[in-house]
Amino acid sequence: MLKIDRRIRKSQEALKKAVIELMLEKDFDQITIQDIADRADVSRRTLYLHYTDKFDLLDKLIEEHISNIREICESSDDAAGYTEMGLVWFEYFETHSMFFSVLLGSKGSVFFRGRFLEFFLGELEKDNSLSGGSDKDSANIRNVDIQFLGSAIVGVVEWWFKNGQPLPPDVMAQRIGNLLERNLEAR
Amino acid sequence: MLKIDRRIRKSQEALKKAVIELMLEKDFDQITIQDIADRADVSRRTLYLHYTDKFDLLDKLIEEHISNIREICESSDDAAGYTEMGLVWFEYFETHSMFFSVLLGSKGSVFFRGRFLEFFLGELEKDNSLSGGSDKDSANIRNVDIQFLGSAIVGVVEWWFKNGQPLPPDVMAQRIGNLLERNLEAR
DNA sequence: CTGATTCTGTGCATTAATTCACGACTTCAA
DNA sequence: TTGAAGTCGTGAATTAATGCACAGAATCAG
Repeated sequence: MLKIDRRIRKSQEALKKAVIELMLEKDFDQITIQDIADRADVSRRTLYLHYTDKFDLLDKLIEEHISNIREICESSDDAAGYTEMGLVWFEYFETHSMFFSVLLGSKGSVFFRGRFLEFFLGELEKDNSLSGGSDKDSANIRNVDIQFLGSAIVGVVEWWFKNGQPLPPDVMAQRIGNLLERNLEAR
Repeated sequence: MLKIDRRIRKSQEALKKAVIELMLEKDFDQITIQDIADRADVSRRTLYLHYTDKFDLLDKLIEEHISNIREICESSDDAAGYTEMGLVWFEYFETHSMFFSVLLGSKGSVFFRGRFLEFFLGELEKDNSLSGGSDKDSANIRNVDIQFLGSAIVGVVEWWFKNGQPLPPDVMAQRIGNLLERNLEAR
């Protein structure tokens, strides 16, 4: 854990917060660099010290969240069931609900949705409950299953945010846990 | 209106916010420079760039508020009645209620209370309804009246904050306005 | 009292952020 | 089509903030 300069952390956090807030108000295309800098209360020049453009800023923000979720998964990996795993997911989603609401709800969300799905596919890859044979056909069948479950999870998360998080994280985790167990262990 | 460097404004605002927050939690004596810097998320060194010590920080914060109120008074001075004047006061108090709650509520408030009273005495000095003669006796009588009304106002504001602002600003302004009119014009 | 610990105020070298200015590019209305 | 206004990305000089280290003062427990 290397120590990061306070100023860098504050500038980046302000910029990340700013872009999310602005995406809540208007389309990503409509947001200018100046908008972001103003909202972050930071010089326009400072943004360029950290990011090449607004796309880079959004990319890095997305990668950071994906990376956080991955770390959370790995740290709470000790023989945790699917329900427990789902709980840490949904708790993370809730903590950063502004980010996920914006990026799963708005029009420009296509890129993030893909990145999000990709993450879950990677997690499912690791799951040994889904180990088919090593021949070509059974490998593809395994891929079908992975795509099936990954899309299902992403779809549920999207639904959750688009409907204003109508159920608490623990209930969501319980239900997702049940659904995953049914599909992963009964084979 | 000279432009102040963004970094200076942010550092000072963070430090001022921090010291108020901390005074809500513990006695001013118990607060260390490190506490303030940590809460403000700023280097300890930065505090010394702007203030000589924590007392200086608190002093400047107090002076700033007094100065703000004075400016507000002057700008809305155009033939405004006592009720109108009281309204801008109480609206300001409400906007900065954390500051006033802390500094009129805590033990270490003695200094601020004095400074606050001093301000109102100055405002009352300006009031021509309170113009006695120029001889020694009537000047002293005038001072009695000023002390009387100044203490009354401060007392009411103290009461308002110690009781969690039980009445809205406009009601407070109305009542204070009535009381001042009764005492200032009926002579 | 005494030793340990924390807090304070400061010097110093380094790094980040800011302001300002500039030319190129885009947008959009006249 | 042209001109005005806004945006972008960058260079350069300046200023503010940081991290670190240190010595002296204050605080506190044994």
